[in-house]
Amino acid sequence: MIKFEVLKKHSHSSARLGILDTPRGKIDTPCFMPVGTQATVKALTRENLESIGAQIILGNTYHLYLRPGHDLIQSLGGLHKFMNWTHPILTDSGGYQVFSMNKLTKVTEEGVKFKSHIDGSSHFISPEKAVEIQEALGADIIMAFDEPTPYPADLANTQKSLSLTTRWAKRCKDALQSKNQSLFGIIQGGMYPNLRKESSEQIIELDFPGYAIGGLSVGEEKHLMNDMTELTSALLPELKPRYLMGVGTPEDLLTCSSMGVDMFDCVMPTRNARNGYLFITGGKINIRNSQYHNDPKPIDSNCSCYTCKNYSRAYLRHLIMAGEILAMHLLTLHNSYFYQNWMKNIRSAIEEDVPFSFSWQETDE
RNA sequence: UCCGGUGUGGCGCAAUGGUAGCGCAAUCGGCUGUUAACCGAUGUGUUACAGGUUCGAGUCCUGUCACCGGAG
Repeated sequence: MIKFEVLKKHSHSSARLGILDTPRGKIDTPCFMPVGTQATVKALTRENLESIGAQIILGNTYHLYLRPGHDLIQSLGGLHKFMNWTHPILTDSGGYQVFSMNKLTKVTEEGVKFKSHIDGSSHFISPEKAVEIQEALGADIIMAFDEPTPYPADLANTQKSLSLTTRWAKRCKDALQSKNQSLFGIIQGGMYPNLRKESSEQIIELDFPGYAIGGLSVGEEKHLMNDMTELTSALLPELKPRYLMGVGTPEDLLTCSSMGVDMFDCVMPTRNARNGYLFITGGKINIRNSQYHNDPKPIDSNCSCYTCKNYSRAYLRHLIMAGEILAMHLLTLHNSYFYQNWMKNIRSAIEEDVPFSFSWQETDE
């Protein structure tokens, strides 16, 4: 099981500095967890992840169940051994895939029927099955099987999805047998403050070792996401970790850390890197743009990642334009480093109890 | 030199005589619990040149030039 300790509270915001202690290591919070859907953080090795300071990564139940299969991974010693990552892992339950691949799925009280995006074969995942798969994978933190509410959604549908998520959370908890895995509950409730409150009360009532805020960053306006996060975060138990699922930009991480969120994950640094979108101090650049074709500077002069210490924008642009596989690696390494460093700066400010003196906006250099 | 073939955006190619398009490249944009090295948008043309036939020619005819193949 995990232990969570709040070391320090920020007097300038609701942020807190914490340590999440898991069977496979400690995690400094607030933290960002790189996404490794298919038992790999795309384009990075274990050594890369360790070198940039990642203390925990994500895996995905849906993807690993379909390929290569949770049974296979279990027979090979579990997900950690399989992918040679000895530090903590959190697996998402597959609930998000029900939401994002809704054309292939059918939701009932019992669970979700879906067709594989790989070969079209039919499958069924229930809350019990999601727990069983995650137990086979062996992650340190596992997630309840939920139904993220789409945006926009009316009050009735949001209520329906919230209630189903609560019933499924209870079933997940009842199904859990493993003693060294911690199951987190997930709050839904869409963009309705009273439903967020209702969901929080129901999920907290079930008593999980950690709580996630789900169903955000699904296309809603930024102020809605912030309002829902702020409201929900404040309702969650003070001494349990709070995980905002799927968020976000560096700005989001700062804003939501200051609302008391402890854990984040997002595909943005990794996916965007592969597509040429690079995070730099205060903004971003698109390395594919022609203006960088002869630019001898590093991606970010303030960055001390391996890529920035060794390669120019001109070279990196050449690599990505030429479709070279090294581009994926070097650019992902930079963005992932940027995110880890960003969280480090957030933690330092809380530690020193000074206001957050840095910011990031999605603007070009 | 003769015979045959081909000349259409940067490149590779389409277009029963009826508004010249497609792929790639290029340029730009998007990406928030990864179906994503992905997706989308946008340029660029005296259709080799000069004539002719036709209501209308990338398309048919004549000539010139260029390139490719075969023969010598």
